[in-house]
Amino acid sequence: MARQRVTSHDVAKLAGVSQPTVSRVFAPNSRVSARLHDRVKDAASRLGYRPNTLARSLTTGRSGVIGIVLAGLSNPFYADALEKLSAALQAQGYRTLVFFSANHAAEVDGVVEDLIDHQVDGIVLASVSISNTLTERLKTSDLPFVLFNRGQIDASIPSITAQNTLGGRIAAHALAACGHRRIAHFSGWQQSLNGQERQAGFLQGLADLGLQPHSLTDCAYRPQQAAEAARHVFGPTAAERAPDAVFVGNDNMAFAVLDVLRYELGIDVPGDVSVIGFDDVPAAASPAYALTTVRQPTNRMVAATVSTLCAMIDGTQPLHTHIEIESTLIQRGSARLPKGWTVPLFAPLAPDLPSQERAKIDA
Amino acid sequence: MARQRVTSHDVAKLAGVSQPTVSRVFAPNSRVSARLHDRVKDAASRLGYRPNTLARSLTTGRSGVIGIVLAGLSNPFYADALEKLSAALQAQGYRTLVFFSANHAAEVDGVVEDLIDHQVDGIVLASVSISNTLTERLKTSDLPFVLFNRGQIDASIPSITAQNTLGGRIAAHALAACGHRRIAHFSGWQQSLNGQERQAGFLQGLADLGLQPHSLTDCAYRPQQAAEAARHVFGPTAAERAPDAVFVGNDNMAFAVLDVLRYELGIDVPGDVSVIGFDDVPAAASPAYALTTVRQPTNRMVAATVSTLCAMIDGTQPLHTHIEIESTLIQRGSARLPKGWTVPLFAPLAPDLPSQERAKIDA
DNA sequence: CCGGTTATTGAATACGCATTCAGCCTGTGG
DNA sequence: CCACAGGCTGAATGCGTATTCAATAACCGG
Repeated sequence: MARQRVTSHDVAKLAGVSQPTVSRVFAPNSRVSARLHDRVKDAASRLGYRPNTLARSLTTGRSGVIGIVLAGLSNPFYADALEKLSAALQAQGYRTLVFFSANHAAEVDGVVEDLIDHQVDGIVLASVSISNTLTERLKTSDLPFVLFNRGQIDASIPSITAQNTLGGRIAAHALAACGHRRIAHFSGWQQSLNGQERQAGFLQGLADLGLQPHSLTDCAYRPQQAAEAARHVFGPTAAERAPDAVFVGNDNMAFAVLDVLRYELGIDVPGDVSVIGFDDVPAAASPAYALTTVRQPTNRMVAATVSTLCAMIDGTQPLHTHIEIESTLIQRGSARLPKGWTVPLFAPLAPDLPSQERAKIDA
Repeated sequence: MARQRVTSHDVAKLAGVSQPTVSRVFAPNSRVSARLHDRVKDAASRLGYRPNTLARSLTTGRSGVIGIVLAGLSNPFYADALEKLSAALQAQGYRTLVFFSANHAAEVDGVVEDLIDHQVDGIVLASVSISNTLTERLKTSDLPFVLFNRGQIDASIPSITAQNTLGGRIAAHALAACGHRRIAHFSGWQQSLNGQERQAGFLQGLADLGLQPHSLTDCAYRPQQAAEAARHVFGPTAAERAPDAVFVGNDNMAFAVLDVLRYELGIDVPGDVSVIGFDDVPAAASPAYALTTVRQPTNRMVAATVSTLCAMIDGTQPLHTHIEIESTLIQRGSARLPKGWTVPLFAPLAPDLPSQERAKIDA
């Protein structure tokens, strides 16, 4: 391998200077006389020299790369988020090392260890399981990291999410405003705080209006499970007792539900049944789905994630450990909302459930 | 930064051995007595030692990371491909540094330089512009790289694609078999070989049957442009002269076309018009689209990419420089194919157009 | 024209690990 | 009991760059 043969020494020799001088020419905040600067630059370009990032990282202790770990890209929300995260980090001068990891705590732990071995300057954990031991390790290793779209009970862990609880509450009010009274919830993974909060908000919203949920089904963010739930709850055997509306834990599952409702069961949406999702993925805007949904503002979540992470890397303690970005309802065609209906102003929610309550849910 | 303080020296001191012994314990093919091995392992785990990948890479010259550069993830085909590529590379012991780069040659060049600076062991270029200078640089730098889903005239550059030409030809035959005679093509980017080949195959297929295309529109793989083309070609002003079928350069654009046809123009698909796409993205299987399309087998393309790249890294010259993975037609509901219709056996195509022809197209 | 700053520059060293090489120990056959 | 082969181990060194630190050169006002 004759690759990358030319080093700062070679350039130094050709330019008739010392190696540190070459190093300084390529470092941002170093003063070198204009004469030597030019000579070095000239020699460097003649030799095709480029600094070896690895060697630089070894001495500086900063690698300039951020690790991103996510469960997968089958949910377009994460494809979008990854692209935007990567772009935002690139704009800050960081490169991104991307790992995919199944939602098992053990595997995530291994991946994070691997990331640490690579001396990443920071980590973004996007919606994956995170074990307590890992949390501890991360906290004590003082390696900057932030949870993206993944809440955490421990308030000292920086995380960026949408207003999940509020979003669930909005969905409940919206479906009730359609005139529905038998409202089901195909929830996100109930082992994740996101899923818990959306469901809790949904129940809260129903309770605001003195309603009970028709049913709650944990679909674990898996479209297949959501489709199955739809067949079960709306299928012929359910008939009389079927709900007339459903709030689905995310858009990706909602698409599967719509497919089953419309094309397997012949149910008219929104004529017979209203459906509301969560995320506002690009496909939700397609007239083929026209999904009414609660938007997670990806851009703002990404911006908050990057700025939080950068602040941590720079040693600045982030002002807020947990940031919730505003959730809003996007009205489209899958829920028969009255013309001109708007989300009511809610009395502010208690910022947190009692901690024992939380601990119970978490366990 | 107290992070990653513990080095092999620390472990060596605690275990009462030399630093090289520690290094050997963590190297795969080194002989160390069982006694010292255990003592070192014990000391390492007590200190929480993990080898510094950067330092290791610096001495060995191999970083164990592969760079992947792609244009974006808005086309689910690439989201899927990225996830699978990353998984396959991870299985081979590689990590993935992911870059997004606009389809401008200059930006791609910069990104690749950046990748080289990071001492990546190989590069996967996924469907992005690649300048001639970059090609030369890559070839002379003897850094292993392969083009994924991106053909190249220069046969000495390893690339993995689907059978684009054949796929286009199949699409033409299929639409003709539906009884259509006024068949349009909303093509992929005609500056890319993929787009050129699909179109060339399409024209070839029509020519097989003595047909002429209704029209050819370069939509550059952008759904918005495809939607615009659909409005233009099928819109009210076109009326009489509108086509009765269209082959779209990829699924992502085909979805946009279907949306316009069905929901803007009220055209029945496949009743009035048949549509065939290319890729077989997951959403194509959704009944909301039920898109008949030419499948690019992502799994096989990924496998071929990874094995080619690994062979190059190991110094083995890959057997084939250009690999074309089989394309097949997936029949669904967007084209009214006769029951039981199957793709005819074609006389084998000339493997390549005459080189002048190619050069002309490329220019 | 000189003492004292300040701006540049080069020599030396460190970063953390892998590898070459020489020395050691053990074991074996003669 | 000796010579020798072979397996382990440690001292030394290198990977390519950044960062002290001391030395030199340039520069300023007095």
